[in-house]
Amino acid sequence: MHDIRTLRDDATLFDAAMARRGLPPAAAGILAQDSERRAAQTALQEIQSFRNALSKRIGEARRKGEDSAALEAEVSAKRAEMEALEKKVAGLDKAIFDTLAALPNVLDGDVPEGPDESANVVLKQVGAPTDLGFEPKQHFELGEALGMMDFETATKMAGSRFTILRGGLARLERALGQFMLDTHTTQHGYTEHTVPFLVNDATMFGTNQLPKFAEDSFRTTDGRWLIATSEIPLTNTVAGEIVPEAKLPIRLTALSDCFRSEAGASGRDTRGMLRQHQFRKVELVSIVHPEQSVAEQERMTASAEKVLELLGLPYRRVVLSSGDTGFGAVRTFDLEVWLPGQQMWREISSCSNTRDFQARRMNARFRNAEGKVGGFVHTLNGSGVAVGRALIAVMENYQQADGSIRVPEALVPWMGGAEFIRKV
RNA sequence: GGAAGGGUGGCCGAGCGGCUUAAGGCGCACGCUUGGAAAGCGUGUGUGCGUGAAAGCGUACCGAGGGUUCGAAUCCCUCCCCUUCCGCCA
Repeated sequence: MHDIRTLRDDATLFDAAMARRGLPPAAAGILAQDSERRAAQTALQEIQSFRNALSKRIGEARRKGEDSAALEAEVSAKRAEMEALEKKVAGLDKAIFDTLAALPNVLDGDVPEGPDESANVVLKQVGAPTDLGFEPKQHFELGEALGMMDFETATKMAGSRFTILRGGLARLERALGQFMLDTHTTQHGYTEHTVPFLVNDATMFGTNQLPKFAEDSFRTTDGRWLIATSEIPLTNTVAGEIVPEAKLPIRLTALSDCFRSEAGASGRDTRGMLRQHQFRKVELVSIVHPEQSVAEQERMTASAEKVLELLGLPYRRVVLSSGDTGFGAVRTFDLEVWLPGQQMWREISSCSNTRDFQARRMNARFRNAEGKVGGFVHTLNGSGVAVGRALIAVMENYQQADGSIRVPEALVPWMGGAEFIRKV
C-alpha cells in the first residue's frame, strides 16, 4: 500500500517506479481525485463546524427554556448539502484507496531491469549439477516405482494437482519439515509457531492476497480463506500492533500446509508434485526496524541457503528482475535447486523484502525508545524452504541406479536412522 | 448453537442524548522541591485528515458498519470479537 504523500511529493518519480512494473502513469489521476477530495472535505468541515456551534446554542437555549426552532431550522437547511459532501468525500476516499491498494510496491534500485524471469540474474551458485553416472529419473517416476507416490488415487478423491505419499516418502516429507524447523529455531533464532490455516479478509489484505489476487486462493463457504502460505498468519501477528522497538527484530517460522488454486497455471508442471493445490512449506517471517530490512533479507536468504547446504543440494541464488518480482516486494531473491531428472534449476525458495508495504496495509508500527510511534515496521518473508519441492530435490539428487533413494546424511536422525528408502 | 454480560486513550476505568475538544487513576515527559533519591506538588501527554510559512485553528475517531436526532461514546439495527454458564464435540 502506498502513502499518497509519496505521490504528492514526486509524481514523476512514482510513475517511473510503476513504469518499471510495466504499468501506465497513475499519479496524475490519483492526485486529481485527491485534490478534489480535499476541497470537498474542507467544505464539509466548514458546515460541520457551523452545525456544531449551532447545536451547542440549541442545547443552551433549551436548558433555559427558550425557543430553539429557528436555530434548528437553520441547521436543517444545511442537511442536504452536508450529506452530499459526506457522500462525495467517502466516495473519493474509497476510489483513491482502491486504486492505491491495487498498485505494486516500488522496486529497489538494484533490481535488474527486464520483462520476466529471463532477465533474472544469477548471483551465486553453490555446488555443481549432480552427476549421477546414469540416466536420472524424474521424481514421479521414482516415486511411483517405489509405490510411495500415488497420483491416481489422490486425483480420484480430490481432482488433479493432489498427491498421496506413502511409507518412506511420507516419512521423508515429515522428516524434511521437522529438520527445517529445528534448523531455523536452534541455529537462526526463529520462533516456531502453529497458525490458523483459515483467515479472514483483513488478514488476506494485509499480506496483499487481496484485493488483486483473490482468484489464487480458496475461499470457504463461511467467507474465510485457506492460507496460500503461512507468511499470511505469521506476518499478520503484528497487524494493528505498536511493537516496542526493543522487541525488534521479531523472527517467526511455521511449518504449514499451503493451498493455492493455481488459476492460470493450467498446462504448467502438470506431471508430478511440483505444482500442487496443497503443499507443505516452512516459512520464515521477520518483523524489523526500517533500517534493518536490507540486512535482514540477506540474513533470511542465508538461513534458507543453509538448509540446502545441509541437505547437500546444488543451488543458486537469483535476484528476480523487475518483471518477475512479486506485487508486494521491493526485491526478491529466489533459491533454485538443481533437479537432475528435469535437468533444470527450479525455484525452491523465495525471500522478499516488502519494506513498509504490508505494514502499512496491516497498520503495524513500532514505538521508539522515547515512547513515540516511530513509524511502520518493515516485513520480510521467505521460504525456508518449500518442503514438497525439497522432497523432489532430495529424490532426484539422491536417487540410486536401482531406483532407491539415499537419505542425505543430515536428515538421517529425522528418519529414525534409515539411510535408504527402498521398495518394500 | 442457546442464554447473560461486555468491547472507551499506552494501560486501568467512569460516563449511558447537549455543561465530554472522554472524569479519575496508573504510566511516561518536563519542572519545582532535595546533598542525592523517593514521596509530594505543578505542567504536559492519542491518532488520522483538512487548513496554514509556523504557532495554531478546524474536523473525525469511544469494536466495525448503517440508522434516528438540531446534536450520539450514550438510543435503534446488522455484523465481529471477548467473558461466564449451558449444549455439542476432536
